[in-house]
Amino acid sequence: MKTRDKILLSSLELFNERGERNITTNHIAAHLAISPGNLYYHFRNKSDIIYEIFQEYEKLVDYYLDIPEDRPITLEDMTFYLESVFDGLWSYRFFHRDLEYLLDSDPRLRRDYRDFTNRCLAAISRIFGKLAEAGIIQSQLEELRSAMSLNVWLVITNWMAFLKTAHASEGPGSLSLTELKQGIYQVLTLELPYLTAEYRERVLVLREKYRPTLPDAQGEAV
Amino acid sequence: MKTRDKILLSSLELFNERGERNITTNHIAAHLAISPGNLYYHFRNKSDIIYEIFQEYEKLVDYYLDIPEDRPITLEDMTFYLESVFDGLWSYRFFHRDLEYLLDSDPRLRRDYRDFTNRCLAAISRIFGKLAEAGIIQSQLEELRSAMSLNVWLVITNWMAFLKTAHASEGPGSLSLTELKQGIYQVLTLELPYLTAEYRERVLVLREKYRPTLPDAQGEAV
DNA sequence: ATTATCTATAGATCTATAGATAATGC
DNA sequence: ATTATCTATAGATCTATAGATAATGC
Repeated sequence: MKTRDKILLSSLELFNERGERNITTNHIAAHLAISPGNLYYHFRNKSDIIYEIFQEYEKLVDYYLDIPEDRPITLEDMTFYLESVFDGLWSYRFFHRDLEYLLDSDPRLRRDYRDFTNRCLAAISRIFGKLAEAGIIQSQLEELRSAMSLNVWLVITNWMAFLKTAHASEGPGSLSLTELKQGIYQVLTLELPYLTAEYRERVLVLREKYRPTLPDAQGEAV
Repeated sequence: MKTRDKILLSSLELFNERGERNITTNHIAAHLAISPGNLYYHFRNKSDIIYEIFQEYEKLVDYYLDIPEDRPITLEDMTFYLESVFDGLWSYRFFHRDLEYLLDSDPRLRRDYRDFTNRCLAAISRIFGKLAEAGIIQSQLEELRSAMSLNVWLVITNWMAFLKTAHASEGPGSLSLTELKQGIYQVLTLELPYLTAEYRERVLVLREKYRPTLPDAQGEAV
């Protein structure tokens, strides 16, 4: 593997594990046992590394959220979309953690990320539209559908931060992909009131599979 | 005003405007025209400043979310809770931006914030309970109510990040309290399907007041 | 006497580059 | 010849403290 690719891979790994803020170009070079000078031969700075990693992330999610135009959507499709989006969030989990800082530091990234968000929102909205066509959820007015899509997006992108901040244990590796996917339970909760009678039971069963197993945060509340 | 309090106030101001990550103890001292040595006379380090600011924030929100036990809740109460929570988020808006890093750097803060989250979730859940008692929303099973409360929390705490990342303009001061409060529109969207027939119209009117005025992000999508 | 403040600075990073050297590809 | 890599380092911060001095409160 080329050094350039190794730098991208190690950076992603270190960012995910210890947070982008805690990882400098020195750390990345040291982790690869190359000189800092060598790293700077391949990348102008840390921002450029992050920008390339974001482009991978973007490509991955765009690929996942490619909604078929030629056939109706199924419950299995919806499950796949949800699973995939959380897989993507997991693989690039450093990204949302420091999102605002990253966008402030790189105008290209800000522009691209804004477009990315809009594509994701449009995809979610299209999924809702097709779920309605398939008779899985009730059909909604355009206006409600986009407000709902936005709520789905907010829940999805904030779920990991919730897990990392609301749980007792800290330290790296304290979060698992399984826990992350319990966010699907929360997303399906949003859909519950809109399900058709025909599909309600099936979705409730599906949702049950993602029910958080850990002691529920609220159980410990005052 | 005592120097100690000035440090807290200036720190909050600088953190909010430029982000905690971009503000060092040197910046704070310079902004107050005091020496760094003087700042360190009053606080052991930046973490201690942040911890005290968090305690103010916590106290403010706890005060806002004090739910009356002796009387039914009204729509006006609910509006007040929503407005207040967004006021709090606004005044201490630096906090959620770097939340994960802050909690990683200070175990006290992690513990306190976790408890704070749980108290907020419990308060939201209690509000739902009282809204049902007042005949504003339908009564829900405990399990659904806590999943819904969590979704409300996720939407509230992520709304600002969405605004700051999905909008075109960056730079400080590009976000206003009015825009932030449009998050209330999103929260009320979550409640829509559960409203009683009697109250539906009134809540729709209320919600309309918070409808985002800016060009809708999705309108620009592919 | 105690509290508040300043000056000066040690020590720790981090970024990014210059310039030399090694490895590779025609 | 070109590409990849290393060594060494300048310059910019930042944190936190020591030690001196000024201001304040009995």
